[in-house]
Amino acid sequence: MRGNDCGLCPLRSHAIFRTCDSREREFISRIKKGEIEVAAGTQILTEGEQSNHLYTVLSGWAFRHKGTEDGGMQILNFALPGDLVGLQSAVMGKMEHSVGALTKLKLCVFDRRDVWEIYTNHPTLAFALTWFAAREEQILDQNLVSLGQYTGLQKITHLILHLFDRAKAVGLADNDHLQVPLTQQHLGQALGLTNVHVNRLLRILAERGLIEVRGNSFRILDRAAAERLANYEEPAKEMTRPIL
Amino acid sequence: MRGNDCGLCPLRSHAIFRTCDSREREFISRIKKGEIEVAAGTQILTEGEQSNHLYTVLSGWAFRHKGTEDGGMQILNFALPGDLVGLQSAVMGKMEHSVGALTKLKLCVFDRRDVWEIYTNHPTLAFALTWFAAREEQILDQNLVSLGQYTGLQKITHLILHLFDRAKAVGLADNDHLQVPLTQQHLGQALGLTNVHVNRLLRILAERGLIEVRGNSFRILDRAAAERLANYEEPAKEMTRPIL
DNA sequence: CGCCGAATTGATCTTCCTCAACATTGGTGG
DNA sequence: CCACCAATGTTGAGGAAGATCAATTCGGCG
Repeated sequence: MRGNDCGLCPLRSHAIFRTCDSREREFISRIKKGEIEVAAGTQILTEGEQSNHLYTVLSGWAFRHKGTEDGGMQILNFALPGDLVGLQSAVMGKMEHSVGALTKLKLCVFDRRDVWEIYTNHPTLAFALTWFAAREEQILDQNLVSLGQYTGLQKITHLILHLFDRAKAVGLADNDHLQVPLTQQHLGQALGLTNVHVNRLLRILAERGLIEVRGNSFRILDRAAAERLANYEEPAKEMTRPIL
Repeated sequence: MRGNDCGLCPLRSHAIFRTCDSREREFISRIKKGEIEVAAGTQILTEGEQSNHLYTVLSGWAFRHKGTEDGGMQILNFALPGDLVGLQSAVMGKMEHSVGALTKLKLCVFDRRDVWEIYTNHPTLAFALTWFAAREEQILDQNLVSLGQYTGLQKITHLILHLFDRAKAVGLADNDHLQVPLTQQHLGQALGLTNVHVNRLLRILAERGLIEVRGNSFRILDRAAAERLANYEEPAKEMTRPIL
């Protein structure tokens, strides 16, 4: 486990993340409980439980999900480096969803009981917490449009472009290629489609020369056509975003 | 337009809303820009625009939605008395969704530029803003599960129970009956179903003696069976919730 | 080599959509 | 008060997207 000096945090070197002054960095370092590393497949947070921790993803991919009675599950969203998970339970008391590790994960650990001090002493960070929640809401809104209004082909294309852009923003994708730790089953669980159908749709996307998925990698073959198909627009480059 | 003394706000007399101390109430009264009333059908906030206002719904029903290329729209969520709309744009800068009035609406108006002062001087209220965002996220999560995993019958049942419970929490529903300003088309747009299909599903629900929808009113005929069908659980009674 | 999870393919079935007609309702102006 | 109109709701027939069930096949990996 490394030291707690957030000034050394490799994430903060990314231009996309907002720099914060020494007072804030010192405060974060103080309330940071350490770093942990968990294996792929680990359940970090569990629906129904009350977690005392929240985490910033330092490296790796995680996913938020909810189970259904019949053993199925819906993937709600993904978490990439820089994203914060567990805020909902810190604010509302109980987890209404689970968070799992898609890959080996490095996490920065915070304690729920320190959240209040953020609000009393660090308005900029408090605002950042609201920002995180609002951003999650935006993504969920878009997902809802996708699940409610799009065809299967559009849903898959939309999800892939979305993940691609988020990954690229934190330096995980090059121009048209991305390593993603997702199975076709995962795509299906995120989109409300069966793995069988996902497989057939991916074939169509490849045949049409839009996107190629092989094993654990996406390749965007014709970005413009894909965007048109999925009614997707590349998000404006964020100025900077907060990080905890 | 009434005066700005939030101590007189009829909403705050509901037991469900958290009381706040005089300092906070005075502050809210100060940043409150007044009350407005808009007719049913009015678009309060519009996708793509940058709004300078956020609103607390004092009375009436509103809905958040996003349009699609082909003229369709997805309803993302509804807003009832006590709910806050426009927070996303206050935090992120631009509206990524629209908000419309389902009924005549009374709104309490706030200015986006006063939000920062909430964070610097009123940690309790700042926390409340994060709470609002986190609660919206919870609802969206549940909606995603519904759209992704449930059958049409389950989706409709789930939505009706959800709306019923939210309305009841603010005193708008009696034991099994609720006046709702929704057309079958609205239900379809919230669930990603056509109005034709919604109509048929509602018929089935009535035939099975679960829920009866006539004109603008829902009647829950067999709550237990409906909950079982939709995999829905009545939310624990909230202690109190914030209000702005 | 052999095993296991994931991917792939085919055949069939269900849910929901589309298109189209018609009925009902509530509101508005004569 | 009635006649008309537009919006909403209702019903039918046929089609398409996606689910289900069931085999294979592929790709690492011990």
